[in-house]
Amino acid sequence: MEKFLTELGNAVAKAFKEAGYDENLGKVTVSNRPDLCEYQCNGAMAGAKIYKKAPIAIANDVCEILKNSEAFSTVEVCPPGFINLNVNDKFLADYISKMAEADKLGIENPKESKRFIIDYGGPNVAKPLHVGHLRSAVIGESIKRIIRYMGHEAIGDIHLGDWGLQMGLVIAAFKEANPDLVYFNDDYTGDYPEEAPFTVADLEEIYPKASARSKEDAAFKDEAMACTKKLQDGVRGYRALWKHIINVSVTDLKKNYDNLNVEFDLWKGESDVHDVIPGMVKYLKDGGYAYLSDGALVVDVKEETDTKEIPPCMILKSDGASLYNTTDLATIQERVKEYDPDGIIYLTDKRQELYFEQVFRCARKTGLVKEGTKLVHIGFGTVNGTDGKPFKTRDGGVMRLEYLIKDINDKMYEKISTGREMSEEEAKKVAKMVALSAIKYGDLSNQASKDYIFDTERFMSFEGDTGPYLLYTVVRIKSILKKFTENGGNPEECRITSEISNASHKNLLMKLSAYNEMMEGVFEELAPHRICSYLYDLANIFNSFYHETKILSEENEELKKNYIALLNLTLRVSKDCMDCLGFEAPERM
RNA sequence: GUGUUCGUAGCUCAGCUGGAUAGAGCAACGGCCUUCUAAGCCGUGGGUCGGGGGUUCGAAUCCCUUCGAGCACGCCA
Repeated sequence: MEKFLTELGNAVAKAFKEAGYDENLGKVTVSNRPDLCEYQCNGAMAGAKIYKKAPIAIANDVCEILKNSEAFSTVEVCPPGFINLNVNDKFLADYISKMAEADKLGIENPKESKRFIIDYGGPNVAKPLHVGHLRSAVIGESIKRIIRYMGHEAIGDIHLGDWGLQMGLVIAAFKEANPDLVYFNDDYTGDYPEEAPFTVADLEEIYPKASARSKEDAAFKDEAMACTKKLQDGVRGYRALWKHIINVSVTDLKKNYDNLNVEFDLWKGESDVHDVIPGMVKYLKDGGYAYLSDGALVVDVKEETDTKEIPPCMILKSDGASLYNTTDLATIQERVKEYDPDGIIYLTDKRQELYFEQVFRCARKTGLVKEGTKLVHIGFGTVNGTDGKPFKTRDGGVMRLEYLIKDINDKMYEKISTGREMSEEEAKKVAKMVALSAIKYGDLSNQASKDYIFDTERFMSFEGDTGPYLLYTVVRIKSILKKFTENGGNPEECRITSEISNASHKNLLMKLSAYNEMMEGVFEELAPHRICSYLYDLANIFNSFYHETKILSEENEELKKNYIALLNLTLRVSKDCMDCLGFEAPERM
């Protein structure tokens, strides 16, 4: 379905053309002066220079023709040359009516569906998730959903950190405490136990201790490195133990991501490309791309247009060991081979921007990806506490994501269960849904690239620009529709008519008419925060309408059905927005 | 040092790729519930868009400069 602004623009463009001007000047935008008009066109001012004519004269020429257009109820010229437009009620209502009937609320499927891999999450096994993992998960999940909603294919890959020294540290520490286990017996040839010899809780204790110790105890660090080497060389017992670590960890991670309504299609990790690294390195060498510099193998990625010095992309360390870059490049190669994606989107901390620029350039230059393949890095800012500094626990430690979520769930439960008639079970379920909206909306409503302040109290508030407020609005709509159904009506049979009863009614229609345009912009820019602001506007406009309009007690049956259809459409739009953000509204709250 | 992001109301943030009088929310103040969820709605006050220059009919937005903050800059991830 054509975008509403484009339809209006077409009418204006036609008038420009008929008046003898360039039709491209006829672009229409939503008015920034709602007190003067609903839509505006500024093309006359842009045209003044081209035609060496006063903008107001051009505007007047266009205006004369435009007055006959069925799209607008009034057309006015304002100095120095604004063309102020009010849309015709029927024209608007007809558009909304078509939108309600259209597939996917008027959003067209792309001519050709593209395939994207979204690399987000990025947790390390054996290490609990902390607040820093929140953004990657929440934003990545939203982007995945947006891409799918727009009719493309999105494959979410968690990209586990399951390979480096961290694994060696855990194994070394575990070995020291349990030296007699079969895993460490090199002569053992039988099967290894299926049950892991430790729990998540054990792992969570082992890792930080081992990590801290390695910084002081050189011998221990050497041992950890030896363990890493043995693991990477494929020593059976070490591999078996490592698999236990992965399994135990992944089970726990799944639970945590489930709580956030975040779901990955692939649970691949750095380890998955270990075996293909030598081949890739050889490819880079044979192609003449990689050379030795200070003992390390690097690929130059400088470009002439650079305003800054871009260091070469390092492929192997001077001791021949692989590093982050190596696994990422190998992962790109594998992804291309297995999925042939049109694009790969990475979500990490924005501090890795330069790093990804290097990797992307390297991948393009060396032909690891095809020419047109999009490689995008979405760098996000830091989650800060209310003091403006990186989020910490009271005692200054790293805040575990699990505790943070639990804390918000509990507080929300308390809020919901007081003064409301609801079973404990329902209250818990509702609290969880509302809490999730608070967390996700709090995060997503900020631009991804910016740091933001995680203010639990503010995010959980039912007032203002928050997730709970949006949920509340949707619940209101649901409640009315439910009553309508209970009284024998069927919302699905109600249709939008061309009657518009007041200004807030029209405002609501205008906001709804901008839906497909908004979503397309969100997809182009991969900017979920724009959905947030649209949704918030929509909720405000709806609430205004709601207060001005009696719906169920409306005596004119036809008008009432018109209202119900409008509510139903507002609900559908809100639901789809929320779904793209990754949360949903309960039936009541 | 080089590069990069940013600086908008007391606080937290928008500002759609240059338009008319810079917008929300919180906080403050004043109204609106026998009526579909008042967890709501309506209204008031609050700003030299860090400073200075420039381009333009027109700048928070583009360019330069300056001050201030964050971040990154070859063997970490």
